[in-house]
Amino acid sequence: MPRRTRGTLPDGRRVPTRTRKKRETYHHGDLSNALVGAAIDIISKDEELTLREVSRRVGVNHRAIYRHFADLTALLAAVAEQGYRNLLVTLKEALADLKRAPAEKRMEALATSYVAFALANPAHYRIMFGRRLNEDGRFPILEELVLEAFELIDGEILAGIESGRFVSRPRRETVFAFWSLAHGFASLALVRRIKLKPALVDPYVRQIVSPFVAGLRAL
Amino acid sequence: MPRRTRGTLPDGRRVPTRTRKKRETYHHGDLSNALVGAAIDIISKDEELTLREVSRRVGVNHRAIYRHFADLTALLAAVAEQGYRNLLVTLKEALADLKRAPAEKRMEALATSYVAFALANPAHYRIMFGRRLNEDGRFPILEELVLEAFELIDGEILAGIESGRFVSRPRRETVFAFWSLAHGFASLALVRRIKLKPALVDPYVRQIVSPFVAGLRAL
DNA sequence: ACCTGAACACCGTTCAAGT
DNA sequence: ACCTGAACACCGTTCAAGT
Repeated sequence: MPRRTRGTLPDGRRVPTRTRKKRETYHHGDLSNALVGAAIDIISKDEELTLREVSRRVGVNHRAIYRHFADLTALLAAVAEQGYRNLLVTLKEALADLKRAPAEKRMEALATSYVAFALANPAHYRIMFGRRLNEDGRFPILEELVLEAFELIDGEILAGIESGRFVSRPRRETVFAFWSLAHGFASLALVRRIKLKPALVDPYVRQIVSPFVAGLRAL
Repeated sequence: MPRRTRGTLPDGRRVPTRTRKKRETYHHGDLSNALVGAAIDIISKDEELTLREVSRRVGVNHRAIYRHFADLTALLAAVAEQGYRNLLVTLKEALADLKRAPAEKRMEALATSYVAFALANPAHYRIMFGRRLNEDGRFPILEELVLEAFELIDGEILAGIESGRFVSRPRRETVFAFWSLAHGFASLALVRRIKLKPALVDPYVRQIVSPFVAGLRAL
């Protein structure tokens, strides 16, 4: 059997989808976003993220990616960037649901929503925190977004101190302690060092966070 | 210039090391350990760990590895196993230096030595905690060693409760909280989300752990 | 029994063209 | 300007032999 001409069905008709997709991409000039979207789609299905697979999904030659991303790391950085934005939205929503709640409750909500995000987006979370993508300083946006998350946590701790619920402590260390706790729990759960029944994640996280929050109150 | 025959120096003499190494391996039948050792050597220099590079270092054909390890994951599991053993030794030594110290000090020592181990062996630590190597249950030894570490921490917390220094709490959750804190801090430091001056790591870790330990004391 | 060589199906990336 | 095809230097893994 002779090899089919590219883009042709066995009966001779043209393959429609690929070509149309490609056209669209050219048209709205949104190949960059399409590539990031395809990449996130791939990892959300826990499939292997490669440049070649991304290009296949979008329907372009794998070399076309280099027009928009210098290399694989640059694409991963764009994926991570989107992940940080999503995480920030998640955390802010969790806090918005708890207006006027005491500082302890708000810290708990930060922790539970943080862990829930990681468990709901395991591959995405791993790209965000697994490797150092900004090693050579090419993606300062990543640092900025991480800083924004840092400041979100810091703001809650400061509010707790100002309201008299938390004892004053070195803030930087306290933020990192909280973050270490949430990140450590999330990543241990992701590699199944901690085994969790999905329905019981939130109470478990609250139990985990409680000695820490108790420590913020204590002398 | 014609390509040299394999194993021959420019002046025609035979290359000694490779061949000798190979012979030795055959002799004491220790290829398996030699491979793991070479793998650890590679990652300790932060070079890329591949089956082919490991085989090159040991001086065998890359196919020879499959005689001892089913696949790359099996070799990584052996590397991780050695890592867990080293970590356990480190933690036990830290505790041995603190006989009769109060529970708070011993918890602090566990945390500082844990983080120090991760920072001193970054690539090794990443293999131990980065991916789920035992996904298909082929390497139960990994679970056993992790359990041993769990029980080490658990023993300290129990001792703290029995000595009256810590308030009684659900132990499993408390162990995982402590572990999350240490692991989270270590891995955030490894990806440089937390930036540390090497000399100040221990005091920093103690600051991080202190609200948690305070919480173990508090009601 | 143990090791090897050639081959396969993938990668990311580079070079040199095509339109 | 933007996309492509062929090629390169790597992988891990499989197959079929070699001693």
